[in-house]
Amino acid sequence: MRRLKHTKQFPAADHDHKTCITHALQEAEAYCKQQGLRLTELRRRVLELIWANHQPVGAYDLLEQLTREGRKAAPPTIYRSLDFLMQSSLIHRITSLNAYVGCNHPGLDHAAQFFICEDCGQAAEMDDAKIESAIAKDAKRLGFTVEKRTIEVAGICAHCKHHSKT
Amino acid sequence: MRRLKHTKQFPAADHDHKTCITHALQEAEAYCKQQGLRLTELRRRVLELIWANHQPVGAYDLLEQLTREGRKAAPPTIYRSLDFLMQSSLIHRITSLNAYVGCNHPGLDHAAQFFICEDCGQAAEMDDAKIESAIAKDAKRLGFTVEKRTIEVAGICAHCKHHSKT
DNA sequence: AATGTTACGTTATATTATAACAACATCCCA
DNA sequence: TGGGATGTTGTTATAATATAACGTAACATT
Repeated sequence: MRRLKHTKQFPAADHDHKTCITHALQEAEAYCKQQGLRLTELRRRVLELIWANHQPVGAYDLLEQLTREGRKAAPPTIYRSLDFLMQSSLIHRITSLNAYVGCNHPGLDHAAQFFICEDCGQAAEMDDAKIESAIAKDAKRLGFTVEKRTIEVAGICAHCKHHSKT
Repeated sequence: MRRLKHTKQFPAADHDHKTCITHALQEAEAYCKQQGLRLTELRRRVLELIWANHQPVGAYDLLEQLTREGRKAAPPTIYRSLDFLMQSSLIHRITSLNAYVGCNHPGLDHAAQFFICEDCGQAAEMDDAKIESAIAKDAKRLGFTVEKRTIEVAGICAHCKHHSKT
C-alpha cells in the first residue's frame, strides 16, 4: 500500500470549495479513463452530489436529490452507484453515520481514518502511518490478516469549538 | 481514562467459555450493585445471551431468542436493554456489523479497538495505547476534541487461517 | 447486425432502529 | 404506610438503511 506524505487538515470554513469539486471530478474522470472504468452520467452526478460539501451524505438524501432533478431513481439506483464509486475508491463509506463522503486520493489504496465533527458534520480524511502501523503490529501479534479497517473518530472540530463559546 | 496493562488475545478455539460467561455476569452484578444500576431480569438475560459466545450478535437475533423463551418482546424491548448495557459499559456496539458484544472490562471507561474475524465471526477487544495516542496526537494537531472512537479491523484470525488451508 | 456484457429501471422486501404512549413496578419520603 | 415520582417494560406503529430478483436498455466487440 502506498503511503501519503501529508495528512489532511480539517476543511477550513472559508476554503474555496468549488475547486474541491472540480478537482475531484477531474481526477475521477482521469482515473476512470485510465483504468477503463465507466463513469456514467449517473455515477458522475452522484459523485458530484457527494462532493457538494465535506459532510458525509446519506443514500436516501442523494436519492431525493436525484428525484428532484427529474431522474427516475429508486434505492438500487443510488446504491449501485455508491458501490461503483466505493470500489473505484472515489468515495468512502462512513460506517458510523451510514453516509458517504468523497475520497481525497482517488485510486490510491490507502488506509483512511476519519475525524468527524458532530456539530458541523464535516469529515476530515487522514492517513496517519502511526495508526496504521500500530494496528499492523497488533495484527501481527494476533496472527491476524487485516482486510478492512473502520477508523472513525467523532468529536468537535476546532472551528465549531471556538464558535460555540457563546 | 484508565489504561489497561494487557491487551486481549483472540479467543482461543478451546478456551473454557463457561468461565467467560459466569465471570462476565458476576462482574456485571457486582458493578451494577456498586453503582446503583438496576440489572433487571431482562437486562441480565440479554447480557447473558450476548455472552453466549465471542461473536457479536444482532439485536433481532437476541429478540428472536427472547421470544423463543416465551417472553413478550418487541424491538424496543431489546434496544432499551442494549442501551442500558452500553451506557453501563457492559457491552460494546460493533458499528461495522450492527451487532453487540460483551465488554471485557465492565465499568472501565476505556478506548476499545476490535479485531473481527470474517470467517468465524469472533471479535477480540484490544486497548492499545499506541493507537489511542496516535489518534490523540492527530486530534491535538487538528484542534479536535475527541468524543467517540470507532475502531474496527476486519480480517481473518490465526485459527481460521490455518484451518482453511485445505 | 448478432452477441455478450454491463448498467439501469422497477417492484418488492429485508434489516436495523426509533417514536409515542400505556401499563406496571420500584423507590422514597412525608 | 400510602401516594406521588421515577424508572422499566409492553405495545403498536413507523422510520431509516439496504438488498433481492428480474426485466429492459445501452454499450462494446466482433
